[in-house]
Amino acid sequence: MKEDPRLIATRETALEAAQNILLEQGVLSLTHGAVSKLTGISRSTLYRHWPDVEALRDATFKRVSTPPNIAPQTNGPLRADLFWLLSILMGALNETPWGRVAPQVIAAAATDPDARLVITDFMKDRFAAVEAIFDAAKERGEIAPDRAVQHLIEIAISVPYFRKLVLDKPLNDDWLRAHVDMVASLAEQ
Amino acid sequence: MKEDPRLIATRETALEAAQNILLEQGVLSLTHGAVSKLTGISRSTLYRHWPDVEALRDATFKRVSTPPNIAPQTNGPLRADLFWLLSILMGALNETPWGRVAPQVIAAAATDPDARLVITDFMKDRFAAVEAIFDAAKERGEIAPDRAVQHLIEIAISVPYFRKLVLDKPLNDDWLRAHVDMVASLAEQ
DNA sequence: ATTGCTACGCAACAGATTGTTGCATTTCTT
DNA sequence: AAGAAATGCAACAATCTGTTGCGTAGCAAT
Repeated sequence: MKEDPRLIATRETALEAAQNILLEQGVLSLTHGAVSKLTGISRSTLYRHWPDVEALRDATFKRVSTPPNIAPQTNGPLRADLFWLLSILMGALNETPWGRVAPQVIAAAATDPDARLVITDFMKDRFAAVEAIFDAAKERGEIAPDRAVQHLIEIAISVPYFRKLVLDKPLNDDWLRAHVDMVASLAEQ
Repeated sequence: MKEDPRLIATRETALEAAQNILLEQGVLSLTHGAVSKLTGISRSTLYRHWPDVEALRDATFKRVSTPPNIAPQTNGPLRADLFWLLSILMGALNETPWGRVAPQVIAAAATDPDARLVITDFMKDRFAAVEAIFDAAKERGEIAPDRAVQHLIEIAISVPYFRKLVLDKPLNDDWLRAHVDMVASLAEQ
């Protein structure tokens, strides 16, 4: 009843290679053939694991995206919490493959529901983390309890991600501090 | 010395078809063969125009993106100008192919300098338009003349584009009004 | 350790696709 | 009307995707 260790081994090595291909050459080059060449795993085996390219792409997307499931720090003050969280998120974007793969998944999401789901899940997770921070700030009385925060959350998340993923501009601490300052000052109004 | 009308005709019909393919089936399906099937233009001719798939993709990207070169309305008040401009931009995103193609170009930009350039140009244009609006607001004395607006511009642009292109959420007038309100209130601080 | 099951690699295969080329035809320009 | 140039066609090699059958090797359970 246990899972055959060969299955696991093949899956792991294949997907890791797939991830690298995705990073270095883009979605268009992510094929069974390419993975086979890179790993030595035979094409037929790869096809048995993922019946077509779309399945292979989806599996790779999913593997790369796996949300760290951030448990945000909510001790306050608001600015500190936000800065901390966004630092983590942006750090992940800079230091893990996800930063370079995300645009590919976003593009795929236009025609591929599985890819869309990966993005949606990912973003939902981020939004929830920021929301938790705002909620905590409300509890502490830092911001008005009836302050509508949906839009603030959207700003907090969208701007840095857009800056990195679309504009391809750097995200250093100074910039991030200024950004957090904007969001917090809106919240405190 | 005049350009052969056949060249123009082929180029136009081909790229229009290419654009549709890009829209409906994604970058992966945008090939000389697909365009040929859709237009009746022979593959050899297409290859003479664009020597490989990358060239074809780039040409399609460029064609679809062509920035309308927005001349923003700067009569004031700030909120009205911003709302007007963003309405136009978001309308374009909803009603033209660009809204659905942009993610594909963004993804391609990761590995393709030409695609990167398309995005950069496009965004530069948008940033400039918003900047003009802020400058006019300064001249009218609506906001402090020494107010640093770079970050505000970034927020104004990033959030709606991110919402549409990445989150795939609707951009109606109510949402946009709330967004403009945020940005303007930051500017007025 | 033996038995049965299952994953793997190999090789061959069909079909589709990319990109190239030579030649005839058509259509522009001057 | 004549030369230049673009197109269409057809054939082509090379590659790629996806499938299949078969032999081998590794795993689990008794």
